[in-house]
Amino acid sequence: MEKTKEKILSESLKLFSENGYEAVSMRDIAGNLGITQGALYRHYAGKRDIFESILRRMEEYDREYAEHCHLPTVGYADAPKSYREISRAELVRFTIEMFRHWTENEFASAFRRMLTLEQYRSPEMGALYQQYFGRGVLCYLTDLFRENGCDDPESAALQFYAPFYLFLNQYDVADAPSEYACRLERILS
Amino acid sequence: MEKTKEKILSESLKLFSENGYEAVSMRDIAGNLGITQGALYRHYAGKRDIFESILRRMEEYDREYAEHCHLPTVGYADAPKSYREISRAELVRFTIEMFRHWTENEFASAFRRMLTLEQYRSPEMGALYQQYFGRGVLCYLTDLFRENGCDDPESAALQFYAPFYLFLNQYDVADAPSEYACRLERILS
DNA sequence: TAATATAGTAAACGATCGTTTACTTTTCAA
DNA sequence: TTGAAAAGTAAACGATCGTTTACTATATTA
Repeated sequence: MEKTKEKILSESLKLFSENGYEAVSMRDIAGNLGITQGALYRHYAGKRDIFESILRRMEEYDREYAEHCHLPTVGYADAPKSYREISRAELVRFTIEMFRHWTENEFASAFRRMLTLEQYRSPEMGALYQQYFGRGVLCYLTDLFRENGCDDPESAALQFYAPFYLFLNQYDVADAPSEYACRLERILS
Repeated sequence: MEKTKEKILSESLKLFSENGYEAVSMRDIAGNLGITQGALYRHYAGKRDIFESILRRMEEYDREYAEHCHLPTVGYADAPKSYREISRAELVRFTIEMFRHWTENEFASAFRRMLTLEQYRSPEMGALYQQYFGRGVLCYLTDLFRENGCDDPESAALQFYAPFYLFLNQYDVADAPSEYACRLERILS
């Protein structure tokens, strides 16, 4: 069963995203999967290996997703340099698509919450969180607005991204989460 | 030395805000204070008691701070019902003051980061995080904008608060954190 | 100053941690 | 059909966890 390795990854991510890495034990992971702890080591070298596999998996997903959509990849670092070609409407459409991705996609959503809980534990995790959800996005948008001849690109990027960032958190506790993408689109347009 | 009890509280909060509650051991706390673990139990019943004392302390701080400023208290729950009397300029001034509080005040800033790391672990912590930094603030501002005759009070509250919320996180990793209060004021005005 | 709380130390408790070992079951190609 | 690789179990390893105990040092006060 090659399925088990995948189940371990997604179940671990689920637990990490709720309680944080340190608060989750190998017994928790194994127990939730209905197997014993020893079985975990047939698929991963240890707890740390599971965690790092999650990071690598998200990186893959992000790269594949970006290639498929012809859009900037993780943290918007490899964004196309042709900023001018993106209209406001296109930017909004792309942004809504990213919002749906980080909220509706189970893996991406759990990964985002996990990174939120790990961001202060080490410089590496802090940098990764900022790349995905902080400065990385802000810097990309600032460049984009600057290239489009905006007077105050920094403020424009902030005004554009801040609602996105707040809604990511609000989505997790929302009564009607499905409405948030529409509300965001209305605000950005 | 009554000082020790206070040192335990602030050192614990510092560690909790960096690593999360579960990842911090009593040995860590004692070690960073230069005392042994047993000494901690002369001041607190246990690890849980330290954590809950931090929550109570923040509640006290918040209530005192609100009384002193004649402003709404924790989560803006006990806000004065006379929304109309607050002008935009006053609202901005108050908001900047709150921003400085949650970033520059050492206890409040660490508490905010701690709550960020604990928000998904239990419904109680989730509710507390939302009260301080999520729906609690958004609901208060929505009511305020509605009473002021705003067409779309929900969007207005979102547009107003979202930069605040994003800057709280950006402040922690900023090269020049002192500029953020001014940048926020410029954006809100 | 002597009596007495108070604050701190050192060591140990049982429980749980991540991990390893020895062994059994299952899968699947030769 | 058979035999080896892969996947799983049960139990134990040493380390660390929160907490307790027995004892010592330090203030405070009558």
